[in-house]
Amino acid sequence: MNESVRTKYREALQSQGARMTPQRAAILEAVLGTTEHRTADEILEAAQKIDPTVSRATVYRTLTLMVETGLLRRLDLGRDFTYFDPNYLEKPNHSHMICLDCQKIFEFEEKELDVCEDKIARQLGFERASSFVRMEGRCQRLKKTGSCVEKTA
Amino acid sequence: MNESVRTKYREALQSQGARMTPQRAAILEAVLGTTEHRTADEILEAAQKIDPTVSRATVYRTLTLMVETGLLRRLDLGRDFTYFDPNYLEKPNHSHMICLDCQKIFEFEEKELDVCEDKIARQLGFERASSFVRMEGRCQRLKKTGSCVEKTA
DNA sequence: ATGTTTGCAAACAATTTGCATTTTT
DNA sequence: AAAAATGCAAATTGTTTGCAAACAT
Repeated sequence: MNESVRTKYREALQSQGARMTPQRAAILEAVLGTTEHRTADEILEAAQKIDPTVSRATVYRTLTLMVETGLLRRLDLGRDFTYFDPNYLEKPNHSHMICLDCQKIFEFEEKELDVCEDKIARQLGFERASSFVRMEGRCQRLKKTGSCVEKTA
Repeated sequence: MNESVRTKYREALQSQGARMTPQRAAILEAVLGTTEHRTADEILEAAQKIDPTVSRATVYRTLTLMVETGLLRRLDLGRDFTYFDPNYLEKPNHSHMICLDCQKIFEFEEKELDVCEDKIARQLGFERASSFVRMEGRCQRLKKTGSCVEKTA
C-alpha cells in the first residue's frame, strides 16, 4: 500500500477529531493492503491476523468511517454480501466485469463509457453526478480453454 | 396491465406444476399493475388492498417465483431495500437514472450504451452476458426551477 | 387421497447500537 | 480529568423457513 494512503487516512481521522488506533491501523491494512475485493467478514479475519483484539463491531464502524472519508467504496457485486473496493482511491471511476463461471472480478475504466453516459444523462435532462456499472460474462480463459474454475478437490 | 402478462404468468406457473391462487393474483396486480418501482413491503400493502389475506411470507415467495420465471427483475437502487422492476418484461434492457434530490427514477434504454459495453467486454476478452447500469444526478426540473422535491407540508 | 399453498411465528444473517470499560491525550 | 474508542452482547431489520392447517385437483 502506498504510504500516502496512510497519511491520508491519518489526516482524515484527525480532521474529525478521531484517533489512530491499533485496531484502525489493522483494518486499514486488511482492506487496502490488497487489491482483492473483500467482505466485512473477510476484512475482520484479515485484521485479526494483524491485531487479534479487533472486533466485528469495530470493523463495521471503521469501514463506515473510511467510506465516509472517501478512502473506500462500498460495492454491490450482485451477491449476498457487501464488498469493499480497495482500488477506489487509485481509480475512482472504475467499473467491474465479473465472470459468470469463476466469479473473478476484473476492473476497467473506459473514457468512452463515461462520455456515453454523460450524453444519455444530458438527453434525459440530467446533470450526471455518479454512475455504477457492472457487467457479467464469460472470461477469456473460459472461452479459450473451456474452463476457468479452479478445481478445489 | 397487458392481458398477455397474466397469460404468461399463468403459463409460467403451470409449467412448474404451480397453481394460480387469489394471493398470487393479488401480488401480480400489486407489482405489475403499476409502473412504479416498489419494495416487498409496498407490494404487500398494495396486495392486501386487493386481497387482505395476503401475508408477507407469500409476497416474498411469490416475488421469488416471478423473478425466477422472468416476469420481474430485482433492482438495486443503492438504497436499503430491494426494489422490483415492473417494466422489465416490456423493456428487458433498460437502466435507471435517479435524481439525487427528489429521488425520482427515470428509465432509459440506449443502444449506444449497449454497443459501448460490448466493445469494452470484448477488449477484456469477455463475452458479455448481462450488465447493470445505474446513474445518479440532478433532474431537469431541479435545474430549471431550482427545486424538484415535493413539499410535504 | 395427494400434492400444493397458505399464514403464522420462529429462525436467520448482515449490520448496528447501547453501554460499561479501556485507552489516549 | 475529559474525550474517544473498544469489545461484548443485545437489538434491529429485511428476508427465509418449518410446520400444521386450508385448499385444489
